[in-house]
Amino acid sequence: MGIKERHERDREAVSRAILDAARELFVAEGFQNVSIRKIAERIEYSPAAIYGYFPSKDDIFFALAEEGFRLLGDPAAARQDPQLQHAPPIERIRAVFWRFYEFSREQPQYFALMFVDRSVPRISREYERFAFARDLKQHIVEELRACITAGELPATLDPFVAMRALTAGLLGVAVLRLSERLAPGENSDLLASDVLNLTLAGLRAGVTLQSPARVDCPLDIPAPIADAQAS
Amino acid sequence: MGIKERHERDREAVSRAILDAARELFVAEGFQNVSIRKIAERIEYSPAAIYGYFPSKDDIFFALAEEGFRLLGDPAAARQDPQLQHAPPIERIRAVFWRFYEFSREQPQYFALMFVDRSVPRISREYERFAFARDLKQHIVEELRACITAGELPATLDPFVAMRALTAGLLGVAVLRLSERLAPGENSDLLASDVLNLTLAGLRAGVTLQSPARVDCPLDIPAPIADAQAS
DNA sequence: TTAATATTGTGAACAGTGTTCACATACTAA
DNA sequence: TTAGTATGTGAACACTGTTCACAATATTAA
Repeated sequence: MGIKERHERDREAVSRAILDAARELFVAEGFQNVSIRKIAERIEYSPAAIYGYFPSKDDIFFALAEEGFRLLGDPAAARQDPQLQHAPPIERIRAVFWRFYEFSREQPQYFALMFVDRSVPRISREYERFAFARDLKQHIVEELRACITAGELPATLDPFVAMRALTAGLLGVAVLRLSERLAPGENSDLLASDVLNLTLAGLRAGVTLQSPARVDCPLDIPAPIADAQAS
Repeated sequence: MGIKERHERDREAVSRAILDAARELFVAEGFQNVSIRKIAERIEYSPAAIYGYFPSKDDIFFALAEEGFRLLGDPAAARQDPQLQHAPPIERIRAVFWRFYEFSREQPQYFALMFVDRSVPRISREYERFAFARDLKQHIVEELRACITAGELPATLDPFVAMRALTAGLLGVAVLRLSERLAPGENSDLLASDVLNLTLAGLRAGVTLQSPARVDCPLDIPAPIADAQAS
């Protein structure tokens, strides 16, 4: 009965080769500029063969996005081991969001497709289905809750809103950098650090926030926003 | 000698028709999904005719981006007239950045191509050449300087860094909304308001920032970031 | 061992893309 | 009337993502 297993291994190997080739080509030339024919050529298969493994070019993208969340999540978990284990909760929050920004530098392609891109519609639609994305969000909210109970952030603060605010700030810096909207002299690392400190200071200041707490991960799928489809 | 002028008017009219058709199609179907053939069909010209007015599809995009800055800038200037004229400087800052966020809702396509998109390489490269972008930045820095002299923001604050921090925060919220990364129950308007208040509170708190002040709009063109080309 | 049966990869093609170019047509200036 | 100059066109080039009938191969059943 080893034949079936060998078959599965072979399929897995070809599938892996497609993903590796696609990732390397995406990183080197960008998603839009990589054709199925180029991927096929690199793995020395015919273009049609790829459709035996992935239903469309978007699904290759999709599989890579899942890998991206794995890449972002794993080192974040590994980072809990060293001295940061017993660091004050606020420092762990700082580390988590700094890691988020660093990831946008180290893996700009993964970052773009995970958090910015709208060019692959299905990713936007099924975003909440990414288990890794949910887990990451949940983890950060827990850490923020720890900050509140430790007295490092005001008790009136909604940890979910705090998470979103920090995400928005660093996402903004990452987008400014990735879309090359910063002037030549500007240092995005310093800006990211400033935004992180600034937002944390704002959170500590105890400003009255409007965003209501929300139950995480509802079951109903949202309707697509009609006017938000461009470029 | 009215013939030459009529010629110019005719050219202008066709050029306008191309831009109008392109804008409407981009808004309705997205830049990627709009072909030169579709634009040509709508204005009842041959696809090749368009190349007599714009050297490439990217340049149509480019022309629309310039219009976008005009759209964003003009109402901001007009808003200075009413009661906001004599409002405290900090309220004018709030209005400017709220307008920035509102623009991302009202004109998601323009916003995306102006501040997010990397799919049209030349825009990133020539970004600093947009006079409107420069003027807008300059205007905001001046308003922030007014806040500092009015004592509403600490004197130690670099207005340029403050501008970037506010931009990053609201850009982040806009991207979260536009890329549909928010869960169904979340209200991006409230989040934007929170981020705005939070960042202003952070700025008031007088956190020591690292980003150095920089001379605006240097003359040398930056080298393209090699690894930042995707999707 | 032989015959029937899935798997799997292929070449060719379809419908679409951005772009180019020789050519015809229409208008202007001499 | 003629020469010259814009300007729009049809056809084509080199691509794209995707589909499909077909062939080759490997597995199973007789």
